Amino acid sequence: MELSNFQLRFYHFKIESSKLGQLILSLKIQLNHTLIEDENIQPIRFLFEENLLNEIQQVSTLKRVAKGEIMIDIGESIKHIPLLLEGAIKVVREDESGEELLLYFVEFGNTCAMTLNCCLEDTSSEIRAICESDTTLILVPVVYMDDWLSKYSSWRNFIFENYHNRLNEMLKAIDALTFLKLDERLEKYLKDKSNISKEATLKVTHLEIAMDLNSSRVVISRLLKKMEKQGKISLARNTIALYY
Amino acid sequence: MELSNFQLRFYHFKIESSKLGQLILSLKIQLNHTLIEDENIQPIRFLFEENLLNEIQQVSTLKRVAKGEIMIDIGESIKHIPLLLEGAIKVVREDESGEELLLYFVEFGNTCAMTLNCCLEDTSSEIRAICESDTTLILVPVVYMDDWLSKYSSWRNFIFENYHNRLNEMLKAIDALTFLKLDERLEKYLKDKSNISKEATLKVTHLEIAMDLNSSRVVISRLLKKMEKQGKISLARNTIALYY
DNA sequence: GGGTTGCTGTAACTTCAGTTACACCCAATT
DNA sequence: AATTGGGTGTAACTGAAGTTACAGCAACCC
Repeated sequence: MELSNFQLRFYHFKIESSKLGQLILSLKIQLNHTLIEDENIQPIRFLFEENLLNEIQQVSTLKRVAKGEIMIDIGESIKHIPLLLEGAIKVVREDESGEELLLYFVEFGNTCAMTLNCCLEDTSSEIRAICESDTTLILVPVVYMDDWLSKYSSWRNFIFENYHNRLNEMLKAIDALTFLKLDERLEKYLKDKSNISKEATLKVTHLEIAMDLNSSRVVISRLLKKMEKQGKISLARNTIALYY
Repeated sequence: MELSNFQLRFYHFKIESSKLGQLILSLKIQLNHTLIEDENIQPIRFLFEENLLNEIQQVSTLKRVAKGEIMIDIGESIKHIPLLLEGAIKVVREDESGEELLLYFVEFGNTCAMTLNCCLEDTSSEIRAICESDTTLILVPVVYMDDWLSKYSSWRNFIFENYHNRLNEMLKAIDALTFLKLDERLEKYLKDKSNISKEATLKVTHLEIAMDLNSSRVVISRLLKKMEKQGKISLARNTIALYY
């Protein structure tokens, strides 16, 4: 049997299609990766001891991700511990029917404990991580995790600090869901978002807010209008300005 | 100046009153404590390596707590890591105005990661832990935590496993709050409670349920009646029987 | 210019859950 | 036996939030 060039390629592709997921994943990880320069490591010097910093620099890669990109999606498996140098990451939960809820933001010097979970247990991600702003991070291969835990107390502290922070963020999320009404949650959301971006004027649509709060656009528009009438904010297309 | 015996005692007490909190706390910890026998450690043999089991046995104390007792309350500081041998613990969150919400249950072979948090960071408890049934637990003084983390990989696994479980429980709690209606949450609550107690018939009042779900008694009674009409449960005073 | 698309504002309606009020029942106590 | 208190059942009302529907407007593309 003879095959044309195109057919051959297609045939080959078909054989490999079972590995397609892995391929895409590894491509995704390779993409935008560079080695870590001394200057990259500077901002997190205060977190770790010298030896550990050297190890990190040797085994990890640097990655830049643009605002709005999905870093990790639900169901993906994770082989690297992300260490945030610059920017912010939004962590979102989704149910089967596609409804979303913002869980928390991850900021400078932190990692995502939900991700740590996946690394250690080798299960797939329960959450979606989206870049809230342009982001730079260090990716540490998960194999070093356990070794460093026994070797470096600064690493232990870092990991536990992060678990601690994440549990507290989750607790805050539960508090908000349980004890706050939607208008209060909305105010909190706007303040949080403004703190993260360090801007008093947010570039965001009502629909985006509704999705983060697992509400509907109409309801959010209604509440925002009420807040505007109360003089708390001012509204324009794609824009919300906060008055403190 | 001369003081009567009584006055002397009272005077002494006054001087010491600043330490009253500590005193009460340490009394509380001492209460019901006994040394750990070999048989006590048996059920958790599978969790830790031999050397660690020996250390645990030497430095820890055994405690029994009766059903309904509050083990840890909000604002208390914690100096011991609890390790559950028997029974179950209910972990509850409360806001300023006294409204409650059940977060999750802790079962055999686990510890409470929220408590770990407090130990490590030396902050006061964010949650209340109530015994769901008669409970036996081992109390490990928190000072050993860090040492064991570097020495024993089984301890590391145990701690991370627990953080993992707690984060997942919190995630489940958030899912329920966000994506389920009250009737679904109620059904889930009854099933969970039945699983924990291993009984198909629950001894519980509507008011208790309402508090755990941060709802009101009337609403819960309404929904339970609906479930009874649907043939899912049967109701009697202080009693709910589940049909599977 | 005309058409399309996405963002916002508003009205009318529905539904779920919380609130108030009251009646009844059971069990324990006096 | 009478009283008390906690637990349960029900009705009527209220309010918060979700839904549907539609209109106006800005930005962009042919």
